Amino acid sequence: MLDSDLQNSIPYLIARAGVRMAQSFTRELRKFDLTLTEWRVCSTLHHLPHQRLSEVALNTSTEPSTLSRVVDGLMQRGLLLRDRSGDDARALALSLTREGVDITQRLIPIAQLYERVSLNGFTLEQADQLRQMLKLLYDNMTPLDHHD
Amino acid sequence: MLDSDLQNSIPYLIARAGVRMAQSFTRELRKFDLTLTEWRVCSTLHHLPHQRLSEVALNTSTEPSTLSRVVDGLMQRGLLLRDRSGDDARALALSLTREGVDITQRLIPIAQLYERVSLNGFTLEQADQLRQMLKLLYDNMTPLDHHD
DNA sequence: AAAAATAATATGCATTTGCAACAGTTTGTT
DNA sequence: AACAAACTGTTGCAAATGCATATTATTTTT
Repeated sequence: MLDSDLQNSIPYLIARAGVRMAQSFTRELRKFDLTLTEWRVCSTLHHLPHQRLSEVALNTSTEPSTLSRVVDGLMQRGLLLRDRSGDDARALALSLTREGVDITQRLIPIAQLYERVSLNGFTLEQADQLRQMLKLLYDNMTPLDHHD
Repeated sequence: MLDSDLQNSIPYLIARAGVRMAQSFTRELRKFDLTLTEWRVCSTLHHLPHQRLSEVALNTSTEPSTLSRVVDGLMQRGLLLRDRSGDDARALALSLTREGVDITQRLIPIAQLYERVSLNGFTLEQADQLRQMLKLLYDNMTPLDHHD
């Protein structure tokens, strides 16, 4: 009884879906010589440029230390610009280069394909409900996100 | 437009929710000196003993090579039994030891807490819908799960 | 204005992971 | 029976990650 709950539990089902999605898309990204984390970074910077490292860390659920190295790699490959921010000389201002924008835009249709395939059999309402639920769920986890 | 889609896309939202959940629960597991992967292994074997390695791999979305080592570690810690299956001398028959069952059962209430917290604000129907959606979504990804 | 406290990012190190290549076992074919 | 093909799990190796700690820059305190 407790048993079957585990296999039906939300954490389990989310992890399972997330891992499978991540693994599949990671293979896609190999053709572009990109890591999933690198793709997330490009994706969020395409959405909103001039973020600082800590902001990107939050938006991509990645450790700052990991991110520091990922940013370094992307910069050396010419996909990213790393300037110091004007308002706070400690902070970075990260943006995509022209080339970074290009590769991101070439990947967007593929990401959309994955979205469509994953939502096969969903009505538009259901897809929207799922989005809302995932956002609520994410917010619900905030108090448990103890960095102590 | 394409932009905002990315931040609202299912792969993004699932990954985000999954990563946050995983990170939080991983911290919980540290008190038990367990990895998230190790917990998944214990969890599925608690649910259904005598699985072979490849079955556990499927049920936990873990690479067989990774799993081989994880199983090895759990075995050396006395949480797992690794016998050869009778019918097929290649296959393993994995099960939890008494101690493995114990630690799993001590973790179940914590997993349930995470479940409850993550579903805060959901009706029972919504929670069930979410479960169904996550299962469908997982199945939808099967064709994209190309191991070539 | 110097010293202490805080903040943002970087780095050292150990662990985890995935891919590729491998060894042993079974199945199917001739 | 013997060989080939497919399957099951393991190991070598390199890349990615997280935690703890260091480094550099800024703010606050005295």
